[in-house]
Amino acid sequence: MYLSIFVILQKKLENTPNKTSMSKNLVIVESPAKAKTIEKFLGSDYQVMSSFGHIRDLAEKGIGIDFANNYKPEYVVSTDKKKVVAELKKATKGAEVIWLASDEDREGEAIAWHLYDELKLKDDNTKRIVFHEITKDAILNAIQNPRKIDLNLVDAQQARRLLDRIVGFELSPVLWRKIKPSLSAGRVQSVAVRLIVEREREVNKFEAESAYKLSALFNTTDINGKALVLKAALQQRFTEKKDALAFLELCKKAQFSVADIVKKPTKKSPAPPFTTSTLQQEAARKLGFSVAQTMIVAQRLYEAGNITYMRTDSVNLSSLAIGNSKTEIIAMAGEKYVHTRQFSTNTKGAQEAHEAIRPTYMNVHTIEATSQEKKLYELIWKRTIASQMADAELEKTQIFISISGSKNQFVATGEVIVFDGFLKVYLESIDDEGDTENEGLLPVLKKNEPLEYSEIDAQERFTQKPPRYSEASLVRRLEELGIGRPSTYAPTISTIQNRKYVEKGDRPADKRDFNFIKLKHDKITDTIKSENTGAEKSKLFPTDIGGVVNDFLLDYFPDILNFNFTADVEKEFDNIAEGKIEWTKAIDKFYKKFHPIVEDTLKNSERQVGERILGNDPATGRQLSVKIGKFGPLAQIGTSEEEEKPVFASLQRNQSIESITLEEALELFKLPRQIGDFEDKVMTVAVGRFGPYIRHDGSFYSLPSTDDPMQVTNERAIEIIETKRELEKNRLISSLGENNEIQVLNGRFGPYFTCNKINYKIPKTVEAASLTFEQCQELIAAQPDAGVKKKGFTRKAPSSNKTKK
DNA sequence: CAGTGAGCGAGCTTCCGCTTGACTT
Repeated sequence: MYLSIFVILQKKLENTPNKTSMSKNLVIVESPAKAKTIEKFLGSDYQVMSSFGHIRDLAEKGIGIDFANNYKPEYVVSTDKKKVVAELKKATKGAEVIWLASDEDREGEAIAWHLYDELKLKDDNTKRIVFHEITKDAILNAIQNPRKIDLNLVDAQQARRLLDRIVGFELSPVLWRKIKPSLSAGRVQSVAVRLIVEREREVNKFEAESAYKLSALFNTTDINGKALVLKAALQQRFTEKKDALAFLELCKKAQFSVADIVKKPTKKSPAPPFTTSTLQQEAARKLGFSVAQTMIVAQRLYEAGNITYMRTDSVNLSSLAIGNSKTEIIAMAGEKYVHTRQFSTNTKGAQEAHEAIRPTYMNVHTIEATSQEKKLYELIWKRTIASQMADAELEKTQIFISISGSKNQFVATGEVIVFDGFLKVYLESIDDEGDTENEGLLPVLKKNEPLEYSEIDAQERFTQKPPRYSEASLVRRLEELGIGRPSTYAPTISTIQNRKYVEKGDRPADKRDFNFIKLKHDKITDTIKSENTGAEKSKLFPTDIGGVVNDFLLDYFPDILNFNFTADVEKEFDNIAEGKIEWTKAIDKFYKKFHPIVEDTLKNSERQVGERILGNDPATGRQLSVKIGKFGPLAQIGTSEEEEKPVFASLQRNQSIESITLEEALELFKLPRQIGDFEDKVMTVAVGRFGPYIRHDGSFYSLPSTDDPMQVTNERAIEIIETKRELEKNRLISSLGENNEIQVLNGRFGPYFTCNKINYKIPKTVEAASLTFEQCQELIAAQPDAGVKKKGFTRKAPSSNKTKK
């Protein structure tokens, strides 16, 4: 028996303190991991518990606001917080002093106030404290300097909360009525969708322009007399081919010489330590993580005590962290590599309740964990260390090469690192790297030295279309606009995908021809080459629904969709926080303007289907149009007004009502298509809900994505049918148990077994064919989670208890 | 799994921002 059962040791983050006697002091923080750390600093007189974030929120049923009663909010303890609140309440009974230690920002202040209110705390023994770093000094210092709850700041949070509720819960029903049920709109998500829709249209509208780029290779020698090729580019580009040709003609007879050599020292400085958003971007670029994946891995690192809190907008490091970084850098590279810095945040609306994301202990360079955790940890370690290291010093050299008979010059550029500084450890990646060239060392040359070309070419280059957003670059853009918070970037991206406004996907490269003209040995050759260009991987594309919802909202609610809306209301929230205006007045001002537009839109706007008329069907002369139907985008020949019923066809997955052409739409009506007989039964190709398929004798056979349903031949269809039959035949490996209750099968991801309709994994170390009934039983016992749907990084699922069957 | 393209129509859907789990047949 080689089976070993892995027991997953789950980290217990529960709230019940392991003390028998009540402590005199009760400290409440937001996060259980934080509570654990702080408890160690404070000694036995203090019991530290966690609120697990907000404990109450506006009622979920209805809008949760009493409009008739000066916007009185109806707060309800969230179902998943009932237990936490009960435990906290019990703990407050025995405590002499209650310390509310939630974060020092708008949301944290509100958490403190909700606790105060819900736990019915008393003014005389409740103290509000804050600290920015989890160190003994910072915490003891906080205890020495308690204050009262800042009610103005709480009011600013209430205004934020109600505004979001009003916008979300009044706009969404408009969409249900005018477009489709279950859709949603909100201050953050709708702007995110807008960014993606507008970028897609820019891409579709984009027309590449070309110009001729000239580059030359010159024969030179290095210091030791060894042959070395010098690569240089012409400063000017030619838009016309004839000009490029004329220039090469001129080069044939020209004399080249070194006109000037310019050396310039330059510097590179390290990037600041990670915030949530920059961590998401770098993990995507360097490790290929999705935004949600980064957050899940970071959460585990945080819970294990490896890193500081992972939801932060601050680039600030504690003095302790800076000091420890310095020690590490000296040990690793020496004193001259140290350059400590305190970075400051310039992000709009940043609240800086935490430190930057950094390793808890700078002397831990790497950790033993899963490979993902290890990689992310090392990334964080390097970025933090590098941020406290010296600038890199570079020397940039440009060699200008004159051409007799022309005012133009070739320029060779080289860059050498004089002192590597922080580059020893870390270099930030950039998105969408263009053509980088002429790096590295240049030969030693003298001014006026003649040069001889070995070849010169003129290559047609095209301007690049704007890049589509990736998850991470969308987060960066939202952060720039001050929209959303570190805790919501990942959920927002999930929401707009769950609503089917946006899809993550790939696009293959297009093949493009370009002119390539070469001058060598005084001979000019003119050829056409081709390149692959514009491939996209894991980018965000708007769906038709996304486009229609966006256009509708933009039409009727331009203020909400405005990129500055959040920034503007934030100013208002700041005024509330400073006590300059009452929060209900601010909400009233907004509501009085907003609500009538909602009413008006409900009454006066048309139902939105995104209809586009493409032209007429040449066969019948009837109108051909595309629109969004109940089951997604469709093409339709004829209209419902005509006596003859319209004919419908669904659009393919990669087609969109915005860009489909008349010709492409006409193709759709050629399916279903009979392609011949097999075993005396007819074979039909069609496209269904799950993509293209072949139907034969009552069975369905999916078409691989490499096959075009319009092109599939009789022979190819038979091949597809036979491959599937073969697979089916080999699917069953063995049947186990007296009544065959367990079946070992070959699946898409390798062998697995199924029992009572639940599928179970088979460890890689076990030969599937030799599995016994008993072994399977053990595996079932070891996989209690099998069959349970894995939860992604999404917003709370619609409360399923209410609609219990 | 793979047709559909409509309104006798119940009752439902939805926001953003804090934080981590998960009652048992």
